[in-house]
Amino acid sequence: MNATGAGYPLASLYVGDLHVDVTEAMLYEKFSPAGPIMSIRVCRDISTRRSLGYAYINFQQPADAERALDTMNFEVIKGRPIRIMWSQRDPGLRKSGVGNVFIKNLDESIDNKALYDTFSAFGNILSCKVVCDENGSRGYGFVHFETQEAANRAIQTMNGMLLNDRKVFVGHFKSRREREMEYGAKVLEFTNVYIKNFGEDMDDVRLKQIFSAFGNTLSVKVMMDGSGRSRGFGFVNFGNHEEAQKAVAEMNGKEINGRLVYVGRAQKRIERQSELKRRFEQIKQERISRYQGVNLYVKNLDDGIDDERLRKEFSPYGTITSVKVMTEGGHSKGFGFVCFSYMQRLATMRALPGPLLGSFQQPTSYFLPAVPQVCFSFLFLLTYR
DNA sequence: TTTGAGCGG
Repeated sequence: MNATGAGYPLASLYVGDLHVDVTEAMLYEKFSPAGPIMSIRVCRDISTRRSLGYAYINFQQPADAERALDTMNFEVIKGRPIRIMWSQRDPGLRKSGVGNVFIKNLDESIDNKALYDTFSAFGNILSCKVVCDENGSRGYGFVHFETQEAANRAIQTMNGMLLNDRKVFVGHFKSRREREMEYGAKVLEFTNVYIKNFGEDMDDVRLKQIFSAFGNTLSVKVMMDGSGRSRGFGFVNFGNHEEAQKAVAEMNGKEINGRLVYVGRAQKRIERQSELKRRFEQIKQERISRYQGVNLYVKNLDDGIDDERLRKEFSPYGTITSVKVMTEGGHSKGFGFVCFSYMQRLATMRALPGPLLGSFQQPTSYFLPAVPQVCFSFLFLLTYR
C-alpha cells in the first residue's frame, strides 16, 4: 500500500516519537532532500504551545513522500529516532489493534530498522518500534501490519526463530486488560496448591500421602531451610483443577501435626509480592489514621515511671487508647507515648496547660516542672512508628 | 522480565 491507497491523503506523512524540542525547521532540513515540501506542522498543545510529539510533512508529490518514508524512517533528531507513517486520519485501524504484533526476547543489537526490515517480508507495516530506555533496547517491540493476514504470516514464520542467536517470541499484541483477563481465567483454573503451618515434622512423602486423597499429585514439595528442616510450608501440584479445588475445600483450616493449616491456591511470586505490599500499605494507612493528631510524645520521664503511672497521670484529660513507656533491657528509655481517642482530641488540647498549646503547631519540646517527679514535654506526632 | 501510541489545517 502506498499514498494512492484508499483513505490516505496523497502525500502526507505522520511523524511521531518526536522530542518536544523538534521544530518545523529541523523537520524541513531533514525531509526536504526527499523532494519539494508543501507544508510542515508540529502539533502543539493549544494553550501551552508545547509539542505533542508528532508532526505532519506534506509533500507535493506522493512518490517523494513514499521515498521519505522508505529512507528516513527511524532517523535520529535530537537524540530520538523518529517514526514515520502515512497520515491516516481514520483511527479505525489504529484503535482496533488488528494486525498488531508483539515481539520479545530481542537481542540488543536489533534496532528499529532491523526489526522493520526483518518483518516487512510478511506485508506492509504501518508502524514498527523497538522499545528502548537510556541503556538501549529493552528487548521487545511492536510491528503493526496493515492486515491480519500479514500479521499471521509473521507470527507463523517468526515465532520461536533465532534472531541474532536469540529465540524470539512473536505473537498477537494483547492489551494490558486482555492479558489481565487471561491471567484471571488461568488463576481460576489453578492446579498448584499452597499449604502452610504444618510445622517442622513434615517431608515430601508424608505430604504426598495426605494430599493424594484428593487426586493425582504431579509434584509435592516441602520447603526446607539450610539445615534440611521443614520450613512449615510447601506445594502440591495436582493433575487437574478439580482435584486442587477439592484439596483446598477439604484441607483448609484442618489439623496436621496438631496445627491448623492454611491450604489455598499457590500464588506466583510476583502476585504474592504485590499482595504483601498492598497489605503492608493498608496497615500503615490504618495506623496513620488511628494515631493522627491524637498521639502524644512524652519525654524526660523519671526511671520509675511505667505504663501504669503514665496512664494515671494523663487519664484526667480524656479517653486513652494506649500508653507506652519505651524500654530497653527492662529499663525505661525516659520517653513514651500516650494515645487519646480521636473524639477526645480537642478536649485534650483544651485541658492541657496554657503554654503548651503552642507546641501543637510546631515540634518544639516543652519542659513542665509543675508535675512532681514527672517532667513532660509534648509534641503532636502525625505518625507513630 | 518486558504486550504502545498515535493523526491537523
